[in-house]
Amino acid sequence: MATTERDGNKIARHLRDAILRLQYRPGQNLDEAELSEALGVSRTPVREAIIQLVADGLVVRDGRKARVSPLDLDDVPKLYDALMISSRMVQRLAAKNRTEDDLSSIKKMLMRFENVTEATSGVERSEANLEFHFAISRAAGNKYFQAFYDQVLIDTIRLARVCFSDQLSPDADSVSSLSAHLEETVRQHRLILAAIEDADADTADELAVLHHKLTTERIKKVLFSGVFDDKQLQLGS
Amino acid sequence: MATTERDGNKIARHLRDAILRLQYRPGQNLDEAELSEALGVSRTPVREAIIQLVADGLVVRDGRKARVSPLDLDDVPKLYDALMISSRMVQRLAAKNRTEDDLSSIKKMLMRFENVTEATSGVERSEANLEFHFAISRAAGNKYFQAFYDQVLIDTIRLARVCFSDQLSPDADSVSSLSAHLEETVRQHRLILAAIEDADADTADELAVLHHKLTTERIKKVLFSGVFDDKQLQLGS
DNA sequence: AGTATCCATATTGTATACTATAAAGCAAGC
DNA sequence: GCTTGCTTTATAGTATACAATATGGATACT
Repeated sequence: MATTERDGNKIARHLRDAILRLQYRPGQNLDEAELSEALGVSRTPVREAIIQLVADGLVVRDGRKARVSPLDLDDVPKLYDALMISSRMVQRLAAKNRTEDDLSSIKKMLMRFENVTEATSGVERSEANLEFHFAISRAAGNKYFQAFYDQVLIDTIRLARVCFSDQLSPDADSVSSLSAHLEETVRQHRLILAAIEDADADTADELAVLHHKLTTERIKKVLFSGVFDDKQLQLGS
Repeated sequence: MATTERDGNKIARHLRDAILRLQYRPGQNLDEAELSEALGVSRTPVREAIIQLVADGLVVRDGRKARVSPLDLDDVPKLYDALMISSRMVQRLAAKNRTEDDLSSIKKMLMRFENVTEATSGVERSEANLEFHFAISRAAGNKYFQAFYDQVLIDTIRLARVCFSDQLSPDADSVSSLSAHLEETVRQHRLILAAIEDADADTADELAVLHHKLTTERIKKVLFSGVFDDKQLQLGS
């Protein structure tokens, strides 16, 4: 898991980041020799990094070859099912089990997210967002739920990035909708932190449902916002 | 995960099995050179296998060294929390999503378990039991829940084996209690299969709760069955 | 005598050379 | 002309040699 082993080795971390940032696109073939040359190391550490990433689910083996794991459209509903359950469980547990250290870690990540909200790239924003939720995941204090949730979070972010990177040049409309979205995200993050701080598991649970809804609605909006609206064209008559 | 990648490489599978069978005890140091000699290969594949197992959670890194991951007593309640949730979710999903292939796979594993119920070693029995639940896990058709559940199942089995291997020579009483336990296990397995076959998610869910109870009660019985009972000794008077 | 530092050694991490295997292309036969 | 099998080539898998680092023991100094 991304957070279980706070990197371990440099090269695996680099590859993981590159994959999460879509610098290596889903489905792309990973050539060991090529990577080792690009990163200035021999094939051995590259191989070992790839093995780790396979276990993390970011890379799949396809015969002998290794490819960045594709985001299968069939898996999207399954991902959101898993997000719903895992986020509810983790936020519930976090409310019950969080230590003072956990709280300060969550607060720190919340502030970091708020600070990068304006004027930074989408990648930085989603990275900070991810760290906020990772912090909550750790606070749950249960490695099984943590591994589950972290995996789901990672794929959620990857999916989101694929969706948003495909809207080539965001128009004024989507920019304004983005700022509304970010405002609501920040608001919910604060409520989640408060619930966890108050050890209010039921509220933390309910907020997970709301946050899930926010996430999925946002994705839906992007996926179904074609350039044609209903009125502009009349086909076939 | 154990089931995600139907082994991948021989050496990792061997190590995984050995760890699950407690041939390598939790906490034991894993020396690369020693293992490579024992298995008749060079260090490279051994290293790669170890990396996989670290990702699977069966091995932990401790500085540079690799050790079979210890079963921390603090984690036991967390494990059973995770088992409760994951088994309920997976059996629910399996009832909804199972294909005909899934059903026949589950049936096959159920029969295999029933066939090894008598007259075989505990290791074989728990292996067959594990495969039955893995089959259900696959039937759920959601890789996130599957990975979650598989991980929990693996640690459940490891924990059970540690507990049962520590009762040196089972007496007549625990043998008869074992056969009663196995009978109930078989009965519940049949009911679970039936619920999944009938696409009855609610029943599958309830049966998961019952099965969880059966598992934890069994462990409790072993852990708290000291050789002294209440009446035999009177201390301090 | 106890502690600290340094050196020796054991073990992991990395590089490279070599081997095996799978995929692609070409040729031959059907 | 298409299919099938063989050969070639590229790439993954393995072995081994080498480098770096951590650990334990011994010696010297306080």
